[in-house]
Amino acid sequence: MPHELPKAYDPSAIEARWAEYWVKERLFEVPASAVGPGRPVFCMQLPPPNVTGRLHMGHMLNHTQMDIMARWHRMRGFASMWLPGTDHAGIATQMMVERQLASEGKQRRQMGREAFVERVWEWKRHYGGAIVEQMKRVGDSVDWSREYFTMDENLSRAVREVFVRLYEEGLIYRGKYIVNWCPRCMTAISDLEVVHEETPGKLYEIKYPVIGTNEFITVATTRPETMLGDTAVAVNPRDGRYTHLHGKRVLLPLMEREIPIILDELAQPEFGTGAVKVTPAHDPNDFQAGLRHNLPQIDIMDETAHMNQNAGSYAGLDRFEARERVVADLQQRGLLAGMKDYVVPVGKCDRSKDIVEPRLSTQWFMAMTKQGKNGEASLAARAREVVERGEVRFTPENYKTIYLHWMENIHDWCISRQLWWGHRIPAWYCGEHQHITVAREAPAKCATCGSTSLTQESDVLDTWFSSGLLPFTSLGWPEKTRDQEIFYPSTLLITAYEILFFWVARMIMFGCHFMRDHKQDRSIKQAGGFADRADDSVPFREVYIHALVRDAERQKMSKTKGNVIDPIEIIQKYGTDATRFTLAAMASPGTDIAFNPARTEGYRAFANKIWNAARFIFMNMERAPGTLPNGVPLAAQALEDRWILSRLNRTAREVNEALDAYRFDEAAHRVYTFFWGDFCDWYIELSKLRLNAEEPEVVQAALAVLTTVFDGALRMLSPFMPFITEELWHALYGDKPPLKSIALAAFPETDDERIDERLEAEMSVLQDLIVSVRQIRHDLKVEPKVSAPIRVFADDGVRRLIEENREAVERLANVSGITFVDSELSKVASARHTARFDVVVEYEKKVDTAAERARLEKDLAKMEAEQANARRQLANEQFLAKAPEKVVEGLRKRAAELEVLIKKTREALDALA
RNA sequence: GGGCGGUUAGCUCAGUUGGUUAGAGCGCCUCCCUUACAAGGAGGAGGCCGCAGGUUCGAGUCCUGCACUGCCCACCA
Repeated sequence: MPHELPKAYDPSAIEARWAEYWVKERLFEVPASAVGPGRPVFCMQLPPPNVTGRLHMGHMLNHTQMDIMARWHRMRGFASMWLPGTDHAGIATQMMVERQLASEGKQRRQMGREAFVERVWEWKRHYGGAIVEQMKRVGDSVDWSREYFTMDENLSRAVREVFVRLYEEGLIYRGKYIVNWCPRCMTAISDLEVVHEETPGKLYEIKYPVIGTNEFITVATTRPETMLGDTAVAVNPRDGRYTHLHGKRVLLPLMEREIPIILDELAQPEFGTGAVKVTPAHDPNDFQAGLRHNLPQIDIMDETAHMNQNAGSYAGLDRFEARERVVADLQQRGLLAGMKDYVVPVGKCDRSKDIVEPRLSTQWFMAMTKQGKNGEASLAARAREVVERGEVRFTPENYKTIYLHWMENIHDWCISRQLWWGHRIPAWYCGEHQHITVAREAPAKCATCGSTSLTQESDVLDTWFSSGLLPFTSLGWPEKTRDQEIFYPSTLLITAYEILFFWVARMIMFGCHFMRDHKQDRSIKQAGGFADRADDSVPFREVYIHALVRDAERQKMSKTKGNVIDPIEIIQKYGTDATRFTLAAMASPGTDIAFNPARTEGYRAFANKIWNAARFIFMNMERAPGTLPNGVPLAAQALEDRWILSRLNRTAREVNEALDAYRFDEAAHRVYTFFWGDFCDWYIELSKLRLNAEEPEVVQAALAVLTTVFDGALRMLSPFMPFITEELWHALYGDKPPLKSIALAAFPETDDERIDERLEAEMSVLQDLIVSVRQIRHDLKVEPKVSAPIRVFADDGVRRLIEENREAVERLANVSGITFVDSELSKVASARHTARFDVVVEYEKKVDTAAERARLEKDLAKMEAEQANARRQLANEQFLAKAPEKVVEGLRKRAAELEVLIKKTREALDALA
């Protein structure tokens, strides 16, 4: 027996309890042994959140979509494995702990590396679980038994394995190049971590005196302070203006250093004066030019972007102070030829927002476009090819182009970071010669010279290096495990566009490389099939890129703008289910989500609607003890029973189709309109007729269908709203449910036999009649408490239908008796006519003639316009010849309908006069 | 500099391969506390589908141009 429910639904009263229950009962764990030929597999990798993270709206959307997918597949009989973990997030975590230290007046350098790293671990143990707890709270149905942390010992070992192998294959190398340097984070960062911004600045023109002449050569720069490190001036060999200066030297102002004029394509004649200063240690293009001409590289800055001894009298100045001083000094010497406003593209560090300094430094790189030793395709080429071939598919499709374009223009990846928190690079240098030994574990002696005095590389790896490996390292790699045979490649990855290159692209590169000989166990069916995809090295078959969640004004959420919406607050206010439903319903592909809490409020109302439907059903179950939703026979049910079953099956089919196409919005919309519209507005209202009957068997029969449909509706809603459906499903079975959780129950089957087009058409005639009567009553201002008789004209079929459902019409339209007449009712004021029936409400009150006339005239105008259009088309031979039969037939039918309706409307207008 | 997307009701968005009457939620107006639900019920108003051309029997949907708008990528001074 269901228990008594409070009148209003209070999510906070039930959610935490179920969240805990799901974890405690280990309902979503999928050991390899639970998978077999009879149990198809669906698998997803969670984009691991940073351990420092807190759940934000982006996560909430991502997790909602993944959870819907995981739960939907699970309920359809798949071994649905969603693999969770957290990321150690190198810079983010290190900075967070450093801030904490600063508040204690401590610094990491004073502590030393070992103590600092220990301190970070301590932090991780204390606070690192916050986001995991949040995931549990929002009901993510992940397999917690498989939870990883990217710095777990086994994952760290896998990282070293990968590094050593790639190094041995020549795909990882160490070298001195210009890298993106963040002076605030004091580490190199990758191209991807640099955000480009166009900033108003100045273009300075500086005169360099040409030695042995009275001439000056003028160069243009946006960064005058770097001139202190110039080692040449370049002009284009084709540039006639400078032919006479070929081979000459200039005296670098302020530094009074002689530097050559070189001929190089670096200088473009069209730009500025056509001459360009060359600073090999501070600009990537100049660096390349420097190599071509064997120029010295003079590094004038330290790691904090302050000038060093190489900058002469400017040493010690910050780079921007130095700029001002250099410009002032040049001006004083009369060497500043010009200074104009200029839009400068500056690169900023993604994390610290400090301006990135191109800096010459020795770093570790991963080769993206280099072929293997035996001529194998490069990492980038393989990663491109599998996407081109459709082995990995993107939704929305346009991300394929974006991905390919990026892959085609990729540069080598700087993977070393000057941090302490992270996977330390497994390379050792010998004290004597600085030979490099790369090894899985600390070597005893130098591989080259045998020296035993070894120091490990102090740099750690870019965080994305280890997360790029997760698709296989989280499944036990480098050991060959059963897990890999079953779950690699995973079925689907749902993630944000933001990390398409950071993470998705890298996973594809690593996967295709390290899993190239992998074979998935094809005796186990995979969700989606993928029979056409033969390549099992890819990390996943499908990638769904979700939208960006913005605020209600479509602004990107950011801490600085202060417009961040905290999902936890929304959840506390409206409940998790309503929050999830909002995000699902708004997730239409290709558009960002403007998150508006007003929408969530609406879905809280929806949850309340479900709750109250349950209260109604439970109340009636108490009158017929022992009733359980045991399914109902197909035949021998009332019209509305067969109708609602048809609608349920149709809706289940539509939801399946929508989710198959990742149309979360469509799916959510379908279940919403089914539950609120079909089930509550119509079916429950109709069922009251029989529920109020005297005969127990009538009540029983009605209740059987009602509970069965409700049970199905709950199961269909469950992936979207797991909490309320769990609560009500348990209650429906008197807290003795057939399974531990609705999450383990079956998603409603799509039974085409129960989809009955004719029945639905008949029902819609009844619905039309009921709505028409309600309209008339409203127009006539009939008191709501007064029921009034109606007169109906209809053909025999419709008439019989109405007669058979007389009570339904009477109840839902507040009618006190139906009289059938044998002639059209068009001449009666206030009558409504449709193609299937005319109806009049008998009521003594006067019709508002003016309003009625206005309404009829408006209808008439609209119909006449439509009729004119239909006639024109039907008279057009081209149309008749070329349009499909279905369309022509439909238009003919409509035209006939219009003719009748227009005639009736005209007569009604005449009658009014 | 390259690329991608958006423009449909007051607001936020749907609208499948072109096909008969362009939809939803919120908001708005009218009526109703009818014993599941006022977080509710019933009824209603509201749209030259950004602009201009073109293709087609037929265009919100395809093509071209324009306008506005957003995003991403980019080692050129």
